[in-house]
Amino acid sequence: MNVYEQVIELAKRRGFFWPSYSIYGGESGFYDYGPLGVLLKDNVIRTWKEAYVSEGGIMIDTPVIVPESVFRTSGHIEKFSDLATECPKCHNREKLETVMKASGNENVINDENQANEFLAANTVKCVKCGTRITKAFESKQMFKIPDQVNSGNLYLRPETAQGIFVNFKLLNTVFRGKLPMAVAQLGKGFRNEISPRQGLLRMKELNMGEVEVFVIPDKKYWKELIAGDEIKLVPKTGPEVSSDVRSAFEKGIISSNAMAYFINKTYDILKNVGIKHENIRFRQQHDDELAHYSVDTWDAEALLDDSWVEVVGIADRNDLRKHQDATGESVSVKVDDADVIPSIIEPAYGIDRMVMSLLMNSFYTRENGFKVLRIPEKIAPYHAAVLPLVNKDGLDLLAKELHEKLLLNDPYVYFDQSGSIGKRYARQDEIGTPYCITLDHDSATEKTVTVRERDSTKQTRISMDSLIEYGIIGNPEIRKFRETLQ
RNA sequence: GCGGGCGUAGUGUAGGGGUUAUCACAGGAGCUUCCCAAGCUCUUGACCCGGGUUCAAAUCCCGGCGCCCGCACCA
Repeated sequence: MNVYEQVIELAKRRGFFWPSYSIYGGESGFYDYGPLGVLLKDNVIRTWKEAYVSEGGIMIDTPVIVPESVFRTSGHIEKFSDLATECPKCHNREKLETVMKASGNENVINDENQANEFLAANTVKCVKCGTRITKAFESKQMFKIPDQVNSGNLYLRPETAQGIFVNFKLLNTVFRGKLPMAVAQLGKGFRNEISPRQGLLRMKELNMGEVEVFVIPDKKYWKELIAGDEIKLVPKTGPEVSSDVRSAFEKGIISSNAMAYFINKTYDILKNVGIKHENIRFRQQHDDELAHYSVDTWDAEALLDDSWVEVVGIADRNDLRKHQDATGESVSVKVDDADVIPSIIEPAYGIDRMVMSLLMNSFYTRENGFKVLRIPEKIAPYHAAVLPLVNKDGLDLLAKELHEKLLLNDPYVYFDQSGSIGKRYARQDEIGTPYCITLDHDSATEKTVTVRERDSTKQTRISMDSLIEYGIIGNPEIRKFRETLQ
C-alpha cells in the first residue's frame, strides 16, 4: 500500500474522513469529515485565518448561492459551460470548437440544439480517428440551481472570490479607504468535476480559503520582503531554482512584490500545518493553463506519493473593472489624488487538500509496524491524552480528576483507561496526539505525572500543578523537555 | 465520461451454486497488568444495490452504484 492508501484506510478507521452516503451506495466526489477530521480541519482553518488576520487582513462571509449576472461578468458562465463532443467510435472527447476547426468550420456555435443541427447537416470528423461526429452536449462545470420561478438563474459558486469583489466598495469603506487591502473568505465552493478522484483532493463540494489582496496596479506592493527560507520555485521560463522570495523578486523570477510576499506567506502556512519544506514547491503556470481571469499564477504544490499536487493557487487577476463596467458602480480608490482601480493578488487555499497533504506528510510507520501521525502539536485533533497506568489503587480516579482540571484550560484533552498502557500509547500515536500524560504510583504521592512525547516516545516527569496552571501547549516544562529531544 | 481491474464485519482478508461464510486486527464487557498494540474469558459485527437464470445465488449472467489504474477533464 502506498501512503495515500494507508492514510485513506487510517482516516476511515479512526474517524478523520470517509466517502459520503456509503449506506446508499456512495456518491462520488463527496466526503464526510468524521470526529477527528473536524477538529483537524478546524485547526488548519484557524492557522490560515490567524495568518491573515495578523497580516492586517479583514474577513467576510457571503452566500454560496450566486445570481447568474455575477458569473456573467466574471466570465464563468461563458468559460465553464463548454460545448463538447465525443467520438462514437474511439470515445475521444474534445471541445466542439476544436473538432469544428479541424474540419475546416470556423463557425462559432454556443447552443446545444444549433450544434446538433449543424453536426447533422455537415461532416465533422474526430480529430483522432476520423469517425464522423454527430452529437454535441453541454459540459457544465458549475452547478445550476433549477426551478427558479421569480428570480433569474442561480448558481452554486465555484469560487468564493466573487463574493469579495462585489462587496469591494463596502469593504474598502470599512477599511477607511486605504490600499493595499486584504480580504479573506472561508467557505464552500462547488465544482461539477467530471471525474472526481483521490479522496479529499478532488471533490465536488470543497472548502476554500480565498484571500483577495487589493493592490495599486503599477506597484503591486504589499509589504517589504524579508529574505525568508529558500523555497523551490519552478518558473514557467526555466528550470527549478531554490531561492528566498526577496532575491527571486529582485532577479525578476517573481514579477511583483505582492506575489513574492504571498508565496512566502503561503509557504509558511503550509509548513506550519505540517507539510515538510522539501515537499513544497511553487510552480508558475504556463500561459496555456492559466485560468481565464488570470495573467500570472503560481501554484503551491505538495509532493504526495511522488506526484506534485496543487494545494494553493496564487493568481494575479483583475476582476474589479469588469464589475464596474457591468454595474456602473465605481470601484476606484483615491490614491494620491488619482482614481485607481486596484489589481488583485489572490492566494486561494484548498483547505481539504491542505488536510490531505498534512496527513500524508505526517504519516510514518515505525519499525515495529505501528503507525504514527506526526502532526504539529497545534494542528493535532487532541493536544494530549490522560492515561492512568493501571485502573486500581485509585489511579483511575486521580487521572479523571486531573483530566477534569486540564479541560478547564484546554478542551482538546482526551481520556483513555481501557487496554494496556502500550495499546493506549499506540492509539494516540495513530491519531497524532503529541503528548500522553500518564499517572503512576508516584503521581499519588508526589503530585507528578509522566509526559510522553509522540515522535521520540521519550518521557519526562513534571508536576501536575504545572500542567494545570500552564496547560499542555506552551507549558514551560514540556517546552524544556522538547528541547532536550532535538 | 470512456477502457480495464476490483467490490465479503470498522480494517485487512479466506472461500465460493446448498456452509453455522474463514482468519487476524480493531471494538465492547470482565479478569490480569507499574510504561509502549502482552495474556485469559465472554461478546458485537459482513457477502455493494437491483433484476435474471435456478428447486436453491454471497457464488453464474445483465444493469446500476462505488473504488483503483490509464485516457480525457480539473476555472
